[in-house]
Amino acid sequence: MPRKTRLAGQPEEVDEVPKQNGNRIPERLAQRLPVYYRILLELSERGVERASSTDLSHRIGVAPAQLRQDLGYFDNCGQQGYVYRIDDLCAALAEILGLDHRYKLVLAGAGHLGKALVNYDGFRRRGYQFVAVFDNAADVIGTRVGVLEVQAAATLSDYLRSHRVDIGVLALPAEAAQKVADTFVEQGVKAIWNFASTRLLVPEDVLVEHQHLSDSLMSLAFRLHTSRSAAP
Amino acid sequence: MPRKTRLAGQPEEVDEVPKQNGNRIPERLAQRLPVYYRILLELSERGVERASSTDLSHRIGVAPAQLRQDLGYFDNCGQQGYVYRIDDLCAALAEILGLDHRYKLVLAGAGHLGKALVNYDGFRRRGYQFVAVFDNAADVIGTRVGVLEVQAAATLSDYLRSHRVDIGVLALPAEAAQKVADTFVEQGVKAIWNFASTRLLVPEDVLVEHQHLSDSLMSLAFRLHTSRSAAP
DNA sequence: TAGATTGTTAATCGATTAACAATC
DNA sequence: TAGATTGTTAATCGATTAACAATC
Repeated sequence: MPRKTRLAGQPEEVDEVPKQNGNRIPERLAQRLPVYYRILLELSERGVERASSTDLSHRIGVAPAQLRQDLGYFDNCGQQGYVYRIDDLCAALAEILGLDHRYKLVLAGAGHLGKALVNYDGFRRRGYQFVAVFDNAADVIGTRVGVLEVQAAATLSDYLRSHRVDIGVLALPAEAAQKVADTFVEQGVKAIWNFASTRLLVPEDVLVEHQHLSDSLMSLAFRLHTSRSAAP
Repeated sequence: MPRKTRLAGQPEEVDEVPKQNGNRIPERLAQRLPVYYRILLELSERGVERASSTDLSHRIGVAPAQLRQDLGYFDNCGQQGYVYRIDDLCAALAEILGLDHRYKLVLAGAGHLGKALVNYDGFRRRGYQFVAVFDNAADVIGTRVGVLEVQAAATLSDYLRSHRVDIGVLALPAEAAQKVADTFVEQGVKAIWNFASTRLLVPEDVLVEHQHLSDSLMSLAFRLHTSRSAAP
């Protein structure tokens, strides 16, 4: 293969460049992928068939070079010389994101936020299904959240032993979060979506996605505060 | 002004190094500050008086060098040679984050999520107060969310003209988000907390904090998916 | 083919980490 | 003082952007 520029020195042969998806996906890219998918799906539904990286990048809000670089991590995303085909990209991203899978979620904490999560239709449509809800307040246990009956927190461990669960969702006070997280981890749940305002200590093969609403709001207020002190 | 790096033996006097907070705060630091504050406040309440950067960094989950670097952006955070004093740090961070201010929030979208946000006590305790709620569904207008009565979305603009509002909160379907955001912007609101799954186009002096729950969950599921395909 | 677009390498930019002088 | 710790500069690392060869 003619590959490579290979200036002065390094006479060595680069015998293979497999490119396959063993390449590490940057953290930031993992966050952009859902956005890519959302916008591409929208275009597809509107019947758009093709779009250039420049066009797409405007709609998505990233630089054209970044879009091309990002898609370069995966196979079946575009072909050199041709403009991108929307449906192909959608299919490739659905595959990459694992959207053909059904993920089973268990909610811990049946407060306002927890109820909002279970009742949000968008999740089920994308294959994320809440299969059980737990809480430790006596007056909440036995009530319904959507179609699910709230179960006693003390029985979470038993439940997990007899049901496959993909993602544990923590929507409860910070004080209780670590303990419940431990239960999820002990029973083999490998992903936790955490809305409690606290850091969780988990083994490194367990994934945690933090969604700290208070921190997010404080960060916004901070930026507002500094922009006001600076500008006017 | 004299500024400048001026290499080649720097015989010149550095007559002043104002250090003052004109330095640009990195985006990522703005996100870490609420975490710093939360943990420091907790330590303060537990009566801890002093802690080293190493100790703090373990509790917070950042590198010691990063903590020192971050605090170096601000005044009154520690003194060379001394260990950090928790109360001083708390006070400095409260000042930096603008926590002595009261922020007035208006919610657009009185669905499950919107209700959860208004009903969450933690916000009010930190000085973030919801002062009005709007929705456009006839059967929701006039109902109560906490102590607030839901008002007709059509009257949002009028409301904003006669009340100072710091932050607009969007908890409504993506299709409606841009229009409501435009209303906020037109009436001078400079910060938007956006839970709708859509990008918002706003003037560059308007701050937007996105909180895309679906994207967050998809990103987590994606990482779970890839870690499963890779490892076992 | 000529023009246009992607894929991919190299350059730039920004953020994190390491190192160490200044300080107590 | 000696030991320990911060503040701050320099080095490293990673992510974004630019450039251009490969391709249609």
